[in-house]
Amino acid sequence: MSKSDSISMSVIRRLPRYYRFLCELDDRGVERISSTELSKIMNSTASQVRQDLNCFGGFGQQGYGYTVKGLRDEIKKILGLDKGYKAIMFGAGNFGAAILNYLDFNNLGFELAGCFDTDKNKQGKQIGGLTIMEDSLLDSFCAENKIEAAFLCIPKESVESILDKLYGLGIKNYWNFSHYDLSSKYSDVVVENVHLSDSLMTLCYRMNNSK
Amino acid sequence: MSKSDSISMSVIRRLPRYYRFLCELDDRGVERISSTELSKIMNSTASQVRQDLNCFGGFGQQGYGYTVKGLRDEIKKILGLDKGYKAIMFGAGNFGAAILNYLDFNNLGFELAGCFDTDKNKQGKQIGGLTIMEDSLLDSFCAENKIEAAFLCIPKESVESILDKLYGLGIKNYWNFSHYDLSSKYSDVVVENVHLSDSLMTLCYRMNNSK
DNA sequence: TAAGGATTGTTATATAATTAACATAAATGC
DNA sequence: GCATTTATGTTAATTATATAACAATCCTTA
Repeated sequence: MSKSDSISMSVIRRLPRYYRFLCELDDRGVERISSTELSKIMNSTASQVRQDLNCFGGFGQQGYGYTVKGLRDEIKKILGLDKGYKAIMFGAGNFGAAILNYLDFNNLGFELAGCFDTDKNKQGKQIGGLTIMEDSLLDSFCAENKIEAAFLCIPKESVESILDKLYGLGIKNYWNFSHYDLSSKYSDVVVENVHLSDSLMTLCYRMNNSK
Repeated sequence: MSKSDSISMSVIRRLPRYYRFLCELDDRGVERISSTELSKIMNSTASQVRQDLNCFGGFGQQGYGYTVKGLRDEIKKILGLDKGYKAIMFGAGNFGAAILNYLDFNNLGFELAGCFDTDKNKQGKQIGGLTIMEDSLLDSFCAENKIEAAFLCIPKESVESILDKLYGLGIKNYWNFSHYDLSSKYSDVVVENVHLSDSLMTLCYRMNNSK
């Protein structure tokens, strides 16, 4: 499917942005776009746009450019956004609940099938259309629903034990908001980390060193 | 203060992680560490650790390594975490409220001084020790409190008008959770973006292309 | 349908980032 | 207090990433 087997993370991390901008262009009724125009939106160069896209195939046409719809659909397929990977949320505190309400998982490649929390006070409550379940149901639920990914919105201290459980159930893909380093424990997992505090400290640095 | 004026973003983005791990080491009572040991924790190389640190100064000692406390404090200073930059949160929906409860801003370089929302139903309510204010108070509040940064947790559609207002009040540093590209409108702003959906799409790609 | 213009895909070049090498200096142990 | 070990700071080499150049190709239009 892909031209090469080793796409760099630099390229991969740009794909969602291409996708988002192409969706916007399509919404605005734009039908075709050149690498130069796209590079302006992306804040990069026409060269980079063409290099990026050509990692996956020749989606454009000389003398014309790219069709917005066509390119958007190709990138959607490359990202796998149509796969609807079944996922669970673990941790329904402030943060987990907010994310659950905030994001449209179905358009981001996932189907959020269930939500768990160890806190007895939260169990049974509803968030984002899901009932928070107690963790004793984890095994059966994951097996029955063929869960492939977990979103971890739990405090650092509880990550290790929960990871052990989830990994034992065969879940190897994680969206991780804690500061626990999942991949150091299990090397064959796919982990996408979101470290908000790192991001904020980076802002602090940049303020501290600007002008 | 720094050895060079142009530290690459690659280096800068690693600083918060160094800082976090050094804090942990100190908590565990570890007093000294070598670049090799630190590189294992950081999942990088000893070379990179030494290169990174030497962007800012020679903090180590040959034959000994680095003192954990000392290095931690140096990085804290480099990041500016002791500055307590005054900031406001704009948007107190699910997401803004969660972040407000979730993070300890004082240890991340900021002092969260106020919280605003255009939604009349939210105004007056308390979150994370702050009273949500109506946006008519924005001007006077920012001026009186010398606000230097804003955290934007608002939907994309409302970003532009709010950005105009905040920029007009002299605020040039933003932690941005929306998909609006702030820097394309005002080139002299410092923007740190957090795009959760991009992160999730990246996870999707990696699941789609692993093994 | 033929000529000119536009824009790609791809190869070559330049820049940036990471890793390796090593000389130097401090700590440790005998 | 001397030899050995350790581990830094720094320079060199390598690898990765981004940009530039350009020939090939397709669109446009007259």
